[in-house]
Amino acid sequence: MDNPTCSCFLLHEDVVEKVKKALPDDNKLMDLADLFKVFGDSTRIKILYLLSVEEMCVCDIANLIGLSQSAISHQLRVLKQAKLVKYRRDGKVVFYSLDDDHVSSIIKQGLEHINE
Amino acid sequence: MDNPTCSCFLLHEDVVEKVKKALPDDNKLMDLADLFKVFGDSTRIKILYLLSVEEMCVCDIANLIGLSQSAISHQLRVLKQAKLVKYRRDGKVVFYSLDDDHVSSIIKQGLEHINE
DNA sequence: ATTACATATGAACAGATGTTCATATGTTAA
DNA sequence: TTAACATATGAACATCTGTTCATATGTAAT
Repeated sequence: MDNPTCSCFLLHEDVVEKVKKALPDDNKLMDLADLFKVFGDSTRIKILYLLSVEEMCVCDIANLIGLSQSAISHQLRVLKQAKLVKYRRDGKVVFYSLDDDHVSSIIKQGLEHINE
Repeated sequence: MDNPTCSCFLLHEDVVEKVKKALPDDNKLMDLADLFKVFGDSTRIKILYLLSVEEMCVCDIANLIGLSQSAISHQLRVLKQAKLVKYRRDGKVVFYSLDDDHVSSIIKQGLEHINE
């Protein structure tokens, strides 16, 4: 057997070969999963949705969502690292906004799937 | 203060009111997060990508990805529950395929974001 | 400088998640 | 019916994740 972790035999070698060729390399798929992981939390999805309407500061986001400033800040950090949001500072206040057109578009596709 | 979990004050009430109106209700956003949660795992993303090329049986998927038959079966269950894949039985073998056009389209959008 | 406030960050803890292992179910062939 | 095999499922376990709490940083005003 090829793989010790797999308890079954290869059934359709031709299909597997064909699909294997069409598959992006592992790292790319890991990155892709990591991207969607960021979308896969209700707090972050809310933040992204809010920001698709208008830029907002941390404080207002926290109030609107009903979580602590700290929790929101932590999540904004995740969103920032994923390059989904950007920010600008205005005095003491930091305003966040979407960094990418894909964000709205991905959310939209997701909603279409939900609404079926 | 409105919310005991928020340690900061409302800064821009007008913006918050506007955004609050534009926001879908909580349940919908939860569902949306749950949907993306399904995409947010490398094993499941791989499975979805495989199936976007061609329908495959559990055994071949397990061999191709290099995980146990059990692990793949568990994940296919998750994908099934999210209505992202469907299956047909042919004798002992069960073939899975994508259930929805949105799947490929969401993955495509994600990849575009990655490739920037 | 000191105070006030908006935001960021580290540690810790509880709950969620993915894999494995063992085993059950379903189908075919002998 | 029995054996063989493809798939499904439940329990257990280790890891990952999101929130809170406490505190640090950054900025403006007094």
